[in-house]
Amino acid sequence: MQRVTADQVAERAGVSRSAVSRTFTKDASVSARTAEKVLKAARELGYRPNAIASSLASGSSNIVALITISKPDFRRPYLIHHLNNALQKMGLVPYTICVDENYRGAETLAQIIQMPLNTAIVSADAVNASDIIPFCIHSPPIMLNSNFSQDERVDVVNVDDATGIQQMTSYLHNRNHKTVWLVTARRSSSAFHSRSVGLLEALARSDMKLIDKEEGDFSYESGQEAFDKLSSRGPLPDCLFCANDAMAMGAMDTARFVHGLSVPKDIRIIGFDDVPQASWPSYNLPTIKQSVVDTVDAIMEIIQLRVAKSSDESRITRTVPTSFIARE
Amino acid sequence: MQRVTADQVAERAGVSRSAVSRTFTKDASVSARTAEKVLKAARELGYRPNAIASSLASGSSNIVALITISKPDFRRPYLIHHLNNALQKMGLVPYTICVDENYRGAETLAQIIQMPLNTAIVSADAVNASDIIPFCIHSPPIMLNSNFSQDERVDVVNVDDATGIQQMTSYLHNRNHKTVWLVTARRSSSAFHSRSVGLLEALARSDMKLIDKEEGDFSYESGQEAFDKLSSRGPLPDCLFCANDAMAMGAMDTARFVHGLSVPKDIRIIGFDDVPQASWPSYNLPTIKQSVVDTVDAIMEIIQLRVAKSSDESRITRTVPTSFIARE
DNA sequence: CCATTTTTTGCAAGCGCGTGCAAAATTGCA
DNA sequence: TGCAATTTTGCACGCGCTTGCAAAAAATGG
Repeated sequence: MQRVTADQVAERAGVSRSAVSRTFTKDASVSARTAEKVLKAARELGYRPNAIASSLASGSSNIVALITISKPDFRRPYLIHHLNNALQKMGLVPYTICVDENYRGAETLAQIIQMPLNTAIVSADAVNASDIIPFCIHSPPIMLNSNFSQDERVDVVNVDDATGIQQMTSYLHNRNHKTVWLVTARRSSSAFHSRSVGLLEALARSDMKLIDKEEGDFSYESGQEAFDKLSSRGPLPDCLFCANDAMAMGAMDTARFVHGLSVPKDIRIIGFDDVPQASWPSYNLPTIKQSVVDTVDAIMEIIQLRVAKSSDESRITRTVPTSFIARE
Repeated sequence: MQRVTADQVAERAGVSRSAVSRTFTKDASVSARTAEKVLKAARELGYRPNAIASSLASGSSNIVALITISKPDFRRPYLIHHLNNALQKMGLVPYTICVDENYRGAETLAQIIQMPLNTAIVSADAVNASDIIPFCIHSPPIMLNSNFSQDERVDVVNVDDATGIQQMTSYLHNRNHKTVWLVTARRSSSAFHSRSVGLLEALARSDMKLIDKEEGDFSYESGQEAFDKLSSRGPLPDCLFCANDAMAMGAMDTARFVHGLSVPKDIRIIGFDDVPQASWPSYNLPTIKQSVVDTVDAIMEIIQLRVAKSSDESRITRTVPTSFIARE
């Protein structure tokens, strides 16, 4: 434990404890001379302000909850990781909370979130804004990919899935592809709407036709199963679109190794996300890229806006782009 | 913010604030009748103890830092994730801290760790025990895979790499493999010793010979590069051992798609970790499995021991096993 | 039924720090 | 040099909770 307190530093520096507190507080009024004395004493004693006490005293909090779903590879890989780093760099304390299928609303979360939060970043469809809002004492929660109608009291970062999907269908159209299979996200997820429904709309605009579809759960295995089921029900289409890369890779492996098909000759399989593996030559998976970096940037921008201006501003929204990567 | 405090609950329940505190503290002395009154009032008011204040008052902390390296796929995938869940289930608050190449010792970490920790779980070779110990107020830090000589004041969870490697070399030996390439971990990492050096010892015990080696950094790309370099320098050996799966997959892809080789016919490539992708048919990668679950179990066991007994007990050590998975 | 033991309760003093306020020190300007 | 304006400083209270201690209540037993 860091047992050295501000009092000890104050004594050693020959100043009051307030002075110590002030030298460690941004834009507080301390003379350069005092600050120097304090800093010196602090260095000699190895003092570091105790964030817990500070938080309690000031009524603020630098803790940011990252609320995500349990299966890390089901959502965007590395999102949490990059967020973690970015928040830390801002002096905020990221605190990752995973909710799983057992998530039963506010109660569960309240059990886990035992501390006042600066804000929260929510990347879990199942979580309602109202479950989180009470804990965020500085800024409203930031909800990711919540294309559903949402509480007005939250900030939102959305992904413009539609553009990437449009690019993809144009590409397929130009290649003279006519028929499509689809492996969707879970019906309850926001990705179901933005990706699967988005695809249907895009198809409607071209002369391509959806032949059949299956619901997946974003896992590699569900991609495998989906391909099996789809191919047991009818002839091969020109292409298969999966709502994320993991399922696309599962489908591709099953197409190749179980059904002996050649990809993309016999069927073109397309994913969504552009995870690192998508570019590996074993898969060389065409996909719709959504940049984790863009998302993190958007989030950090919102946080900085909330820090700068008073938080009475109304909802802040950001949309990050997508683009189709053909991988010829 | 959760503005309802213990005082308000106390007033409503017609008891003292101590009573409220005690009903929310494990094995504190409260009568059932009082507890009930308090619980009722708390429910009605939506009260939840403020962990920050509690922590400050009790001088304890339920925060556990997970200190890991920056590149999430370089270390064991999902370790952090599983730890997160396990700790949360115990009522502890996991706090992930990534240190990267810029890590410059204690100062950096001290900047990040701004709060007293219950304990820390360190999965980053670069971090010294002495950088962490001062922050852990309840239990000593738990160092993972630190096969180096270590500070005696920490607990340790090691992986028994040697056994898996021994199994693998036996297998290769039985297959009549004689010659080996090696892609090591970074020389500075603990895995360099346990895996690469371990392999050398195992080879020495059989009649196999190390032909050539390259140093990698655990990334897929470094596996690709390593294979290129190795194959530019001499004839193909019977097999290639990589210090983790990611590099093995990189090597395999380059072997197949750049050098037109057939794996495992022309060369057998073996990894380490058993990540999910290793079992995907595109790779079907023989590997030495180390179970993340085993590691998490070992860690949680140590934590529980430290909670139960007084922490004056000397170093606790656990070793988790490995095993070779041939994937015929 | 009372004396004794055990359990429960409330009091009050902190935990380490932030911050409003008024006093002290410094500065500016005539 | 003298006085007002400004900055710096220290005091002291409080953030929401835990906990040792002593008093009150309940339980025990003869």
